[in-house]
Amino acid sequence: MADSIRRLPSLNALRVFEVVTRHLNFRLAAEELGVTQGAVAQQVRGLEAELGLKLFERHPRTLALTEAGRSYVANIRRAFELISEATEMLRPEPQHLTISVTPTFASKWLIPRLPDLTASHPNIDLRIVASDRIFNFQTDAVDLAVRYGRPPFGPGLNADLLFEQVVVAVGSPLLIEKLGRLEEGIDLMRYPLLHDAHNFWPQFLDRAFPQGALAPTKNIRFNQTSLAIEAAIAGQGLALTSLFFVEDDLASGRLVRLFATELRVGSDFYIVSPRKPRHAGSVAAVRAWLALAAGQGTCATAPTR
Amino acid sequence: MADSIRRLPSLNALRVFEVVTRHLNFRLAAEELGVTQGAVAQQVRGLEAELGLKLFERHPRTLALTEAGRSYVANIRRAFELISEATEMLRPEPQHLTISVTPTFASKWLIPRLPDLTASHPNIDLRIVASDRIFNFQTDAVDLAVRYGRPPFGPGLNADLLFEQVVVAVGSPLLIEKLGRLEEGIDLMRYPLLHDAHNFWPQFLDRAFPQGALAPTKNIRFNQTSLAIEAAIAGQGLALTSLFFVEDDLASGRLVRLFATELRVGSDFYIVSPRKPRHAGSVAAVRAWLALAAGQGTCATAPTR
DNA sequence: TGCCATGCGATAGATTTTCTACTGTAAGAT
DNA sequence: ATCTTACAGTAGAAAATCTATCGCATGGCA
Repeated sequence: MADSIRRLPSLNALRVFEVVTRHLNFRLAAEELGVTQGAVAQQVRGLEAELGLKLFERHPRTLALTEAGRSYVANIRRAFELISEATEMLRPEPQHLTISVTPTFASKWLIPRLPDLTASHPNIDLRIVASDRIFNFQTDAVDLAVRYGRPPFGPGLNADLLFEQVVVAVGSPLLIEKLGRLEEGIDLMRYPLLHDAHNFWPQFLDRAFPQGALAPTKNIRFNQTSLAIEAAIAGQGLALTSLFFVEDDLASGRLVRLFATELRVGSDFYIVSPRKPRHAGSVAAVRAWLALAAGQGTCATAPTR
Repeated sequence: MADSIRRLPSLNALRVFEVVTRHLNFRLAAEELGVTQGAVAQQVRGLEAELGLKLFERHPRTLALTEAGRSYVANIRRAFELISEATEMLRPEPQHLTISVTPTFASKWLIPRLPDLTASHPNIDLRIVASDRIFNFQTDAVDLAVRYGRPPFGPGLNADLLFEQVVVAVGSPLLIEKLGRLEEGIDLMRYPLLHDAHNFWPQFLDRAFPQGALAPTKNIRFNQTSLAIEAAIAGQGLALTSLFFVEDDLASGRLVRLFATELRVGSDFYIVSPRKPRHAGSVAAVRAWLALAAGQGTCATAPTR
């Protein structure tokens, strides 16, 4: 048995062979497989050499199966069908998972990365609830949440740090070019400030300009951080936001940081889920995906009591 | 169908998985597969990630199959058995090949290397005819011969030089230590000479001692060179033989060369086979093996007419 | 309790396999 | 004669696989 298994030909070549027998044309087989004709020719040639016999007769503009190739592929096809069917039987039914997040987290971080999440977990049907309201795991049927704050988040809940909130000031490079660089507190008078519900500006400015800064003359207020960020990108003013939410915008140059100043206020973003989740598999999978996508690999576990 | 086939998991990982299920131990599976434990762990981990489920429970010092893994491997094993059996059915029947050689070539060169030949060509059933008689390719059903002589060997035959005969004198280091070194022709009187059917000694001594050597007082005669070689190894005297036949004995120290003198008599060893062999594949394969094993890689072709 | 053995996890780098882009050849079609 | 189709073959690039090593957890033994 072990000997029998060990003498398997190249399985990759067998796979190519089976596809070619259906098309009797290397170019079409290559298209199905998503490789070049040369790669297909190479694999078939290698298999013929390995087996020591010809599987195809090469005719001008077409291929014909040899008798050996014909009898062989019947069994090879059956084997691959077995594998395919066995693999299909492993796939569980689509699992549902409801995830509650803040609107800013949804729009600035999760949704841009959603294709990766759905590709990684095609069998998980996601429902994303993006609201400032705190949803209840039991009554609102939420399986997983990304919460802003500090642990503990409630009894019977696990909370792992997703990312630390580091508040920074950002603005559009076009706006800075138009209104000039910010070097001193007085320069702030030239800029509108974009406010969200956090109201971190006073504390931030105290830190950025310890010797004092003049209060800006123009302020625009939003109820969500993501709206302030979009306005900053549109050149409407300067916004304060968590560094994590604007990594993409900073990388692409839509936004630049104004100061090196960073503000930490002791509240961060956590992955929160019940100790005994209804859908343990998908919850664990999405937790892991979140952690990985946030760049941490392993979550620091904060026990909640 | 095409979609079904295209969604195959990594076939290499499946192969590793199947082996691990038989051992429930990565190290033992690695041994069977001829790779490291790390490679096995990597493949299994990749498969579990690809399938999105655990195939094994890891316990200290052992593995257990999950229920999913158990049901999966039954089908996977069947698929691989299908492939293996289909591949076996492709292999032609063992091919027969009769090779005619001299007894000395058989015993001093071919038989020590036989394991390598059979391992390289497990589907060739060898019949080795070792005799001083010249066998006929047609009437004696010989497919291949290693002949001593010079071309041409007959009509309708191909002959390629296998190795040149370089006659040297050899003896056992123990005998030399006992009877003293040979510096002059007179020293020969102390040694018995071992003779074979070639009777090269007179010519060899003329070349080794142009000023003359005294005839030894003791001579032992054999009808085959290999017997003379064995007697030399046993310390019965000095033998003349082709350098090619005693390479192994010289390397191991069972024999040493007495003089730097070498005699070439214009007859060498050739691979000889019919132009139209009955078993062209196996004849070509063994010819190639002989040439490679003799260290030439490519044979110098001597046309026979 | 300390030490050793066993056995999987993980990773950076090495090696092998697979693939690509390209050229060549042969045949068919116009 | 020219163009199209289709496989053959190859050098080099890219991807997959493997290796050697270290780490961690557990069990066994003196």
